Amino acid sequence: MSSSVKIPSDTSKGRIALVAIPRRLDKVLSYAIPDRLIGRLSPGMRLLVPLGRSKITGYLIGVSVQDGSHSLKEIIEALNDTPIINNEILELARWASEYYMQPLGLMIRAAIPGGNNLKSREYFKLTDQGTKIKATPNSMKGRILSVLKDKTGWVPISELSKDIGVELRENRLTRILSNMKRDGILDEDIRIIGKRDPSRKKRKTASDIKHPASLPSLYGREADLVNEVKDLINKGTYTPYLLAEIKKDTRQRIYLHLISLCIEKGKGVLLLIPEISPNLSLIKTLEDTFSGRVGLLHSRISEGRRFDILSRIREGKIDIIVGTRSAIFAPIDLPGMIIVDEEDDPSYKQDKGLRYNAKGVALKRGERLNIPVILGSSAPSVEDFYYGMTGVYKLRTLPEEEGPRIQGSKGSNEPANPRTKDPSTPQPLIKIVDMRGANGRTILSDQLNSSIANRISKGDRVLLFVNKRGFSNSIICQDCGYSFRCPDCALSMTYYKGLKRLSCHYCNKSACVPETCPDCGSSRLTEVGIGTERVEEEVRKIFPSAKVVRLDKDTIKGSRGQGVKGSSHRTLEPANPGTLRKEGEIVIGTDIVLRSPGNHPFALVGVVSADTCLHLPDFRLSHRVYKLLRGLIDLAGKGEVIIQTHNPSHHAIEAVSDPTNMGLDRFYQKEIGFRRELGYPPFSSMVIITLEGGNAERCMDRSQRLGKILHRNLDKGTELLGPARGYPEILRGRHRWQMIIKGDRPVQEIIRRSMEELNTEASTSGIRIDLDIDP
DNA sequence: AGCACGCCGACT
DNA sequence: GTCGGCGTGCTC
Repeated sequence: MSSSVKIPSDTSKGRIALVAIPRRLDKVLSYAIPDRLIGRLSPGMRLLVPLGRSKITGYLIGVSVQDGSHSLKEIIEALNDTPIINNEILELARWASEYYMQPLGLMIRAAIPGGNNLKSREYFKLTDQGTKIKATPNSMKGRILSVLKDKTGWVPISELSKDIGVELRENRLTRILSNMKRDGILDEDIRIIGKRDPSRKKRKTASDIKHPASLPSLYGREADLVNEVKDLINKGTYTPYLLAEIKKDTRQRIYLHLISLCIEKGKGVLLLIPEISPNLSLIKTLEDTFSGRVGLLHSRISEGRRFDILSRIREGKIDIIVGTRSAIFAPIDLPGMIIVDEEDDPSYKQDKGLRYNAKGVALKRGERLNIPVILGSSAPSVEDFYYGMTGVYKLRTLPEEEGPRIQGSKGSNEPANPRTKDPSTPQPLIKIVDMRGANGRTILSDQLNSSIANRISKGDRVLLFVNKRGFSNSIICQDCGYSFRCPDCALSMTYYKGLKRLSCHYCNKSACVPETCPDCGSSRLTEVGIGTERVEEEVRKIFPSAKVVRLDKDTIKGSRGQGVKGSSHRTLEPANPGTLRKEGEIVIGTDIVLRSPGNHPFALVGVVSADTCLHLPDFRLSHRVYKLLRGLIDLAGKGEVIIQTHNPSHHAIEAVSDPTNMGLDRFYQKEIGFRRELGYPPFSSMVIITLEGGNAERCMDRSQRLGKILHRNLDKGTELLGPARGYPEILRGRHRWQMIIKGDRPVQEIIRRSMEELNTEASTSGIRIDLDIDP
């Protein structure tokens, strides 16, 4: 059915459509434009095009005159009569695709929330000739014939395969079907399934809108900062700002004012946040303040809803977009400013799926649109802090003392008053406990133990932080050292004592715990490492009457769901403040504690383990530990913090106990020094190349070849590390090899060339090459 | 990522 | 011969 048309050489201009396909395909494909669509296509439209045997949605990126004597397939239809994305977004996606070296079609698909819902399904029926044919009854062909003879009309392939009793995607079935079609025995029809235009639900209209809440008051230098940015918004100047050392409440107050300024000027705003659930109150405030104009975009918003938001953006009804990563591509008209809150959060750069950095895209978009880009964080990324210090970004800080601890009541329009400043800035007492001397089986040090006892006897709340869920990191055999590893991932499996199971946190595979060592038969199996379950067990043993709550991914119902509606996150507020006070409570949690809304201060925060992964190969780990500890210290309010560690001299841990602003300057000075020494970002631009494949030798061979080619092609000022085994070495049954390029300038072009060279030298089929630019 | 095509070994 | 598995390369 695929209509191959030969375009005559005298065809008038613009008869070929350049279409980006949402597949791992580096090329842009050309399609013939049928007469009925000539003059009706513009870039950014979704097109239904044939690809191989199926039909899929592609994105028109341009029109060209005939390029060769290629025989092209024809566009089947245009899926909308207007472009689904505008030129600005198309160009931005194109930039991102090139910079991050990701396929353009996938980038565009990521940029368009929803609207990728078209799939095709094959239907078959016998031709007249086919009804007469005879075949050996038991052969595949015979079975297909007899099934189809009993049916009338088109039969979907799913039904066909079920009646025959073969797997839907089995090779031989499709093979024989296409042979039969070629021989004229069968007719095939490929139909589109999936809804085209999701029905539009009725939305709030202007009359439903509540009276907007007024803006919160600004304090001290906050107002100066707002005025400064206001000028830039008015003038329309690309200026990256780094708002560092500014607490969340204060940042949000500033954002609200800036957003309001944009709206007054008839400009829109993009506000990126790393995750929805910890920001529910911000979203609520925005909706109350700018009712009806706020659109929320994130991965769990339903297709229909997204489609709706997009059309309301297009109609100009929504001009404030709050969203996660992919919201950076939201097609608002005339944005006046982009805000990336918690700019150091790794989720802007998540490592699965399409690799692009939303913060990088935000800066690029701001540059193109000539608008300020605000990066906000309480403890910014080391790179951005350095850029701030060196003037690449405008660094603005509002150290805590200047902000009020208690936010002014909503709607109070009192002017900024320096006297509202709270004299008693919280200064928790921080103690570092060196665990190196302790018995390996010690979970809670004496100091932590006695502090817990002290606090709960007073009815206070205690938080014990553990960075691993489960009971223990792994189980090993004391006699032969055998450790239980995931069969697919070359990593130890986490032990769950309650469930009596082992689970791989990388691929979710789980297994029973054997009684004896499968290697030597010994029954002396022992747990290694500390997880939340184990701490819980220990705490219940030592404090049998205390109320103990465990809070990690395993205890949160529907932990995968982070939707705004019906979010199942437990908050950390005491269920019943009046009565609970007496008893005290011990909360044992992972970093989920920091991401849950509604935290109330704990009298004691005990960090049971925070540094157990400091040896992992990630140059940003120190920052992560530092940030984590800061967050935990904040949870202690004026209380007490006890940090147990095996690395007491690590700069992240040393710094955090510094009374002046948790050693922020000290940490960054030191960390920037390390980065400079080792040539890590911001002193280089970095690319991580990972080769992954089921075949170990092949994977090693190809990565070594690529390493050699890169080595040859890279010039002075760049450095190639590796290839070396990845971490983990094997993931989901695929062997992994890795190399890192550190360079003083972008190396995308060299990588592209080198990969082409590799392809001419040896086949890379069965190997996935994953490029991570600016990881 | 699909999916077809080609090669090969086994079955009958 | 026909079936089925696997590796390789292409998709306008």
